[in-house]
Amino acid sequence: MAGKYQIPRGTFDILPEDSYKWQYVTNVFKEVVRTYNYQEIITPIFEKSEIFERSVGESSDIVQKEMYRFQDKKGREFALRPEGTASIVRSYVENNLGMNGGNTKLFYLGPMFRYDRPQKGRFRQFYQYGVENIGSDNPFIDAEVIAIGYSFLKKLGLQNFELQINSIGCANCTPNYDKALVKYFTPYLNEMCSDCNTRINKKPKRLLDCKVPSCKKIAQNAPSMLDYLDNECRDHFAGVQDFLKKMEIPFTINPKIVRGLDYYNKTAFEFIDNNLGAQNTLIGGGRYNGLISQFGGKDVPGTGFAGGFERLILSMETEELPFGKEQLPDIFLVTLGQKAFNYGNKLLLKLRDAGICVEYDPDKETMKAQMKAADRSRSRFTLILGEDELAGNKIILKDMKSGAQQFIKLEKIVESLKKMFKK
RNA sequence: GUGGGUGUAGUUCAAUGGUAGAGCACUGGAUUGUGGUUCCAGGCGUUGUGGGUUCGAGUCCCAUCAUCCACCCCA
Repeated sequence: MAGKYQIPRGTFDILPEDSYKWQYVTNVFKEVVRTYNYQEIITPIFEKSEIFERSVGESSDIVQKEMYRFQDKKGREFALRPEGTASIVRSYVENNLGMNGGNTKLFYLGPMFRYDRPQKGRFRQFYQYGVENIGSDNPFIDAEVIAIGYSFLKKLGLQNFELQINSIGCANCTPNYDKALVKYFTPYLNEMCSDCNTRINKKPKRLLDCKVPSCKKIAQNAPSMLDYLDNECRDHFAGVQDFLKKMEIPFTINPKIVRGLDYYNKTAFEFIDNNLGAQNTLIGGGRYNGLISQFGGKDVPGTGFAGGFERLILSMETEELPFGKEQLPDIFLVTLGQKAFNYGNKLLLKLRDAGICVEYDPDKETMKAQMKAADRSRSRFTLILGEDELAGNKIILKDMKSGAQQFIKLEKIVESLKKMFKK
């Protein structure tokens, strides 16, 4: 079983028995995003390392210990993308995507890479879908981006998820809040974990997120970011909530949501599925107003989200949701004898050209073996062509469910099957 | 990076330190050209890998790799 040649740790093959699920989910995502008039953008899966260092944040865990870094032959520093937004902002600036006026509305799909310890819902290569809306600071856009995520999850049939939103402020209001947090936590430091102790001076907000029970208890009564927002951020957050209410999208405010990527400000949100285990964030996103200018573009605001397909599919499986229709063959062709086999070759091509999915197994010779194969293929019908039929210029069409069979004239078979399957 | 569980046939799992087995799946057969049900037949697999203890290791010990769950982090 576990032989010499093994797939890299934390990666997985998507086998035929599962790949249709991935196809279904990506198709639904594309459909939903189309209704919001978002266009696809496809960027490379590796970039200069500094693209991620600058955007995601030098001190973030993603950059510090989770990036797949490598040098090319000329010693240039690259990294496999750990997330999608950085590349898109880079491309936005590099290609002047904002030149047409209005908002730039983009979506993307593809693999991301993080050197993490694998776990339920967490992999080293994982597949994300996401959207970015660049060009507006209007809280309506925050709400609309959230609405895309909501529409998507709903369209898949998911029920057990919850939307949590927060405002994490901006460069103007966070310093005051950080100061208040330091002041609040300092007296408790000897009761808190070592991580919290080291983080208090770098990113005091992270103490809110700590899951160590004793820390959690202390964090419960910590001052809330929402009380430290400046007027602009407060109004903006109120606006987002107002639009969400108008759109009738249910949400709860969770002041403890902290995005791990440095570029976020103002709105932060997560769609969470509590039945998922420890990795329960289905979609995470928020606003990133300073990011575009950081890449040398104009000071244009942006907002977006990303989600992982693995968790999405896990969620759907636990809710026992369907992944579209199964793809089964329309026809299994059975031939008996050399002449029928010869004719069958011609027929196969004709039927397939007509858009009909036909299965055939040239390694099975007896009627029995071919019928067995037909049964296993789960095709709806079987065509049986033997010497007798060929001589009579006809073919047998058998309904595999009812067992009923009928003769059809050979020259009419393609046409009548075409009609039958509406192709 | 840390902790705990697991690793035996394609798969799901057995095997008080003493010859490695079963269900399912798979292939063939049960007289002429019809599948699903039933019956019969067909399995030597470096017991993940490398060491060690022992007369003897799938079983005990160590290491390593992989996997699962959690911490952490996040999608």
